[in-house]
Amino acid sequence: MWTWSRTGSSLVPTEAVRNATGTLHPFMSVRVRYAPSPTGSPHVGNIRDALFKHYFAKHHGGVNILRIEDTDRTRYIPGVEEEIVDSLNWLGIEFQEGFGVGGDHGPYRQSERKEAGIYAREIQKLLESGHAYKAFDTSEELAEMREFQQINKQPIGYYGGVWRDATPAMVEQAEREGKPMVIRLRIPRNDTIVIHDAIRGRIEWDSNTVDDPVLIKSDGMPTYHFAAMVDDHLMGITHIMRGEEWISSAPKHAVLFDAFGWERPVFVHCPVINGKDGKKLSKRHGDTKCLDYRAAGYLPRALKNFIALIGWAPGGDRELMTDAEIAEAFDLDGLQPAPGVFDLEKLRWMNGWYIRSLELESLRSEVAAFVERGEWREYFGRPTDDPELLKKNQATLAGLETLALGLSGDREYAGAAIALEQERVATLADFGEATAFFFQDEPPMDEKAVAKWLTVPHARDLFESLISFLEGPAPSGPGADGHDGACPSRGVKVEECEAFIRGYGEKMGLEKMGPVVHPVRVALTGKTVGPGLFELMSLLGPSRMVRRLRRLL
RNA sequence: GGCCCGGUCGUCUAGUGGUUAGGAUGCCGCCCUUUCAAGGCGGAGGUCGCGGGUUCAAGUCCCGUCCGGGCUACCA
Repeated sequence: MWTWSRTGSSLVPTEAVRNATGTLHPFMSVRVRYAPSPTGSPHVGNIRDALFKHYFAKHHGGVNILRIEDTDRTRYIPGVEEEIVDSLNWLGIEFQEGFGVGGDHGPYRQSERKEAGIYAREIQKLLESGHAYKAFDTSEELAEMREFQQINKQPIGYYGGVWRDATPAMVEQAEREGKPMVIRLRIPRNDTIVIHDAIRGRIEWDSNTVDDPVLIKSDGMPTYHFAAMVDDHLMGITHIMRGEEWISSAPKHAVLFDAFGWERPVFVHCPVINGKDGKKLSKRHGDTKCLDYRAAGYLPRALKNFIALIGWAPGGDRELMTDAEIAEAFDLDGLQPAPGVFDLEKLRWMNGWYIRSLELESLRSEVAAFVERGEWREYFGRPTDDPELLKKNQATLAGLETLALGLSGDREYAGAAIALEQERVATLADFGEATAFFFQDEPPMDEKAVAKWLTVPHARDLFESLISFLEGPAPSGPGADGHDGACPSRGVKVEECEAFIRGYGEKMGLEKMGPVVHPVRVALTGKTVGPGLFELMSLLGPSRMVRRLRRLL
């Protein structure tokens, strides 16, 4: 049966409706909220939370709300709000309402809501109905209580010391004495508290194992328990989606909704993302900050696609999906109960796939934007204890500096170099090292490569022939890309390079071109790996090639 | 200690009583090829945490157990 109740300015379905499947009546608009607290830059776990809500709201044509939960003054870090917005914008996570967007349920920052008297007004209702009570315990008393419970192997927590059942006279006296005071929620005793989680189904607690949570702190600020639930109700939130670490607080929140006489939203406790060791994601597991992935050269669409697939699956074999496809497929039934592990290797593969799928023009602008943003300087320049990683980072850094220089010079040439390496990179940062040789007058030579291919008997003759071919009459005018720094009038086409190499091989009576191709590649690039030789030669152009060949003679 | 959640290849996962337990990544091999990639093909990798049931039949249902994780703040 579909019945409705009006709460605030939003329609909320009744308990019976929501408990059944966690799905909503088609007329009911989904409203979810992403509510970070500005205590640190968003990490991948936070952002995954935001992403799920983004897709869920999008799937149902609902509303995603951004709310800042800054009720903990001691942990507030200035500037983090900007990083939150930056992260969200980078990934293209949209909000139809909230902080920085506006809407009818503001303000959307909890400290401002506190100033507006919202929590004071709401707590008054609970005090009057007897669902909340004032407690004057000192922190020393509370510590003592816990110690006692510990020793006596009792459940630890505030189950109502003297204050839960204090007489009005006691309370009055404590207030007169100006004792520090908190307001706690009165959890009913000898009862069973049941919630219906959309992923796990029914979860129940003996109410005697649920302690009385603080609702208002002694500094007058609301706790998360209070502020988040009050705001969720006032903002008409239909689904409380959050990490599974909140399950143990859920009975408190359920009781709070009941105490107000409010309809309970659907609880959706999403699986979290863990590190390789199965523990909460932390610095030990590598990069946790969302924006680190931008600095490291990952594409937002790859990160989104990858992260969406941890803890959620569309069913079947689909993996590579566009944003629209994910939104289309995203629903509660695809959510997994078990936590997932962040696998960087798979992210790298997926990022490479998205880089390869980029049109040439977007590829060039993505790389240029990445290089110009310059976040990689700080990222790859970070100190590390791992000597191998340090070496890798330094190489990446050097390559990127070279690319940056190249990009600031002949942009078209740089763009062509980037295009030639598209298939060989996993991240945007990889383009630095991959394309460096295009911009270096004398690219560093790999020792092994030199030992193997520059010592062949025909090397000298090969290079001399190449030089005379390049300095000889132009077979066809400007090269493939019309570029040749020193001799703008003369380039070489890809086919001409191929013809020369093959011709030389045939002269030697070779079947396979390896003995010709490899020495030339090493001479020109210093490496044994890279793009197709003929393409690379054409791009380099005669004068660059001649210069590089001459130094070897 | 108490309460709660979880458990399918290393990792992400498909799977809702009958499948040779499928896909992806990573790893190995082959093909393609001027190298490296990419791509194509193939392989190794799972006693579905374990033990009991229920059933003709269990990864799928029930019970127990083990292991892992979370919470146990005037933090979120």
